[in-house]
Amino acid sequence: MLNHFEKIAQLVASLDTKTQIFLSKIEETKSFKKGEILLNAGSVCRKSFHVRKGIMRKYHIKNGKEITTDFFFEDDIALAYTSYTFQEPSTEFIDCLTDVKVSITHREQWEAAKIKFPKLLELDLLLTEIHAGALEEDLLDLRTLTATERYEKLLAQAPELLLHIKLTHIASYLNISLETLSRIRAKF
Amino acid sequence: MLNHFEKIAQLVASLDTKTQIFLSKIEETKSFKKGEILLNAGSVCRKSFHVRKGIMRKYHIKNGKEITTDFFFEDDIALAYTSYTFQEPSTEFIDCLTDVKVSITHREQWEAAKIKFPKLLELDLLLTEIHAGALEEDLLDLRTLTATERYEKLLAQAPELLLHIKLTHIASYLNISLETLSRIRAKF
DNA sequence: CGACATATTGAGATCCATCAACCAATGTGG
DNA sequence: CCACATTGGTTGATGGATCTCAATATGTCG
Repeated sequence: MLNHFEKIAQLVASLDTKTQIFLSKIEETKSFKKGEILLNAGSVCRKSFHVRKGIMRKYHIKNGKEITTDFFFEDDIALAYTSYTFQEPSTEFIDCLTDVKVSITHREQWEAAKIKFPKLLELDLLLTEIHAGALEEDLLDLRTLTATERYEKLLAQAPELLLHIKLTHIASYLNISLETLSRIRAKF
Repeated sequence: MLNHFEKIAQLVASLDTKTQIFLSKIEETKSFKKGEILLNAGSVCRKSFHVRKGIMRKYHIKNGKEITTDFFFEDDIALAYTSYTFQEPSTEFIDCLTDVKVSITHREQWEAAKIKFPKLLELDLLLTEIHAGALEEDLLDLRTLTATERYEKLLAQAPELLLHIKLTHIASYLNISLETLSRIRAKF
């Protein structure tokens, strides 16, 4: 059984040269400074950001408080899923936690590419399936695990994340207050 | 802007007759009694159940306790998403809350149909996108709403659900204990 | 009418958020 | 290069939302 990463790699590898060239032509590489906001709540997410270097973050603001919903590292694709897919105003922000370099592809062009190269439709489906699978897991975790267990799971599955991201963001990602997270960590 | 239901309807309507006939040929209609389990945790979900009549439910069992993750009414398609998509052993059960009539399509045949009729690939993508969108919303609700607010939202968005499903299941769906839900309802 | 499933109500315990004070590290302007 | 502001994290005290356990009530159906 292939894991998800391998499945994507396999599908990407199976794209013919024409497709790959086309894709590289419609993307544009840009750099941003730490702290810059690449998507604001209220505006429609019309681009995907393929992270080449650095770390980005996606978050809501609810009652003046930030709720981090995702981190994006090298090779991840950052976008506000619902807004991008249904072209609705985003309820989320995307910003840079470090200086970043990203390859930007406009949704229109990606949609056009999908029609021209049907293999990309399969890729799109696969990526969406994996996204949905991850969401289901997150949802179950939130329903069944305690704050401590959620932290332990993150620690086990993505220890590198804890090295690069400040506790404030990790706490909000885990749906725990900063103080509680600090106490959880204190007891190792 | 079309809502999700309209988008699906539109896409389905755009399928040509051949495709529709093919689809109807690979599905098989069956009836089940209230209480029957159509998918057990541990087995791989190889079929989708298009509900024609009745109500079905999807749930986990965690520490001996049921956690309801979805209800399926007329016209809904019931399946254990992750298991179905990645053909892994399911962590979820699907059972019948009433006597039901369902149209069953085997995943293999659906996959074959997608290859034969590329329009179905688009339909599959659309359904997956909508599923992912719903999961993102659920996740945010769970993170930001109180028990009372989650109940109120359900009441506003799916009042009919409350008429047909017992509180025990609704409580577990909302991630609230039965007792707390009962108290929430007591204060109208 | 019993008998079993389902829902309500009460009392206490628990997890975790909030508020506030404090600390450590880093940066900055004079 | 010092004084102090800023940022990020820790620690303590308290309270609230919600769970758990247990008793009681209200079905519902053979």
